[in-house]
Amino acid sequence: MDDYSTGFCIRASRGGCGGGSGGTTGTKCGRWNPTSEQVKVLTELFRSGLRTPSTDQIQKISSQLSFYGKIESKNVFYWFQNHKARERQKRRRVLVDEGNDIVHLNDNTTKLSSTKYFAEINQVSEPERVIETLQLFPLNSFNEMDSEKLRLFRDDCKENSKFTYNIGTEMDHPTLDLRLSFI
Amino acid sequence: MDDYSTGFCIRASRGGCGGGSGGTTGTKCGRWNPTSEQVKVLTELFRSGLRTPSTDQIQKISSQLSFYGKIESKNVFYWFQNHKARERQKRRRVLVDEGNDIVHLNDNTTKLSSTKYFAEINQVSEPERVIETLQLFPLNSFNEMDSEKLRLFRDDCKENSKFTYNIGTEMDHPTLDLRLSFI
DNA sequence: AGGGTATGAATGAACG
DNA sequence: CGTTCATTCATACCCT
Repeated sequence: MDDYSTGFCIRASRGGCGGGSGGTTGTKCGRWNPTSEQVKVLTELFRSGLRTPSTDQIQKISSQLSFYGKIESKNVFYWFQNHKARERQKRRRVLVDEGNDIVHLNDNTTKLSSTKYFAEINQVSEPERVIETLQLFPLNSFNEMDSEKLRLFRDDCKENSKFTYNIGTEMDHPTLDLRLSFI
Repeated sequence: MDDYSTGFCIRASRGGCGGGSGGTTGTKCGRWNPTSEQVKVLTELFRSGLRTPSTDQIQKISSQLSFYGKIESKNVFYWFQNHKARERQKRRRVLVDEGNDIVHLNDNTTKLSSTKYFAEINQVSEPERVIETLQLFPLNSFNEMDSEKLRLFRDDCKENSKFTYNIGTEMDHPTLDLRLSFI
């Protein structure tokens, strides 16, 4: 019952803790459902500095992880793609949010009400250390570091003036121009 | 961890129920709970045609809405993602429900079919007119190594499968040397 | 008191 | 690589 020819079927691992909400978690089998061990290993690899594994690396990782459950090379490939992209996205967003904090306590209610955000932002500093234990393979897959850093600096400080926040001037009611002038 | 949250705690979801631990009591800190004003503005924006705000737009919206309460960029991002997805989902369900007139498989171009619903759910037929006041992203190119790799993996997954994997690497037990010796 | 629903959040897969 | 789509998990809220 668990297994179909297509593989990928049913694994109750994920919902387990939360009460499985509908216990029959498996239901649609279509996409890879990584086991916690697989995620753990992948995360560890990522944390060790691996960001864009080469084809060979992907194959080997996939091979190893297949011990824990069904997995294909493309899953590993996608996992790294997504993880990398989302970490960046997260970092970008957090940075901006952090900047926005200062903006909106400009008025007389100087409250500094948003200091709470700063508590967990320490994660944004990516440990860019690249593993050097990876001696068996050409290291050129890590060249992307440079372009990455450059792109991060591409940070536009454009501050278009076509929209004007009048936040600072009058915050008692935010004006909220629903005519979308601010976007 | 790769937890997205910056202002909220909590985790304990899919992969690791082990690490979830306490705090699952969402009551105090958990997920973003938008105020009615925030929802109102977001809905208005959506109704005005905004479906996929750019990063800049997300930031600006978030900044504006922060007047009404705690909010982060990612909340705005998720809100639009979910709202759009669920609108589509709903429409698709309705179509399947009584969409006997057209049996075609391509459902994402539903705009020409099922004109009957326009009257009832005028929202779903909302034109895509978005106030485009900012379009300033130069498109940058990058290597198409990724898609190439992916193609490789697609081939790989249907061809060799399980056999090729454990040839070079002993698979008796995974060894799982997190010191990355195996990659 | 619990079950159903709406919805925030996450992530695998894929596109451009 | 950034962005988008589809699906699922988790939870707040409401209903009976």
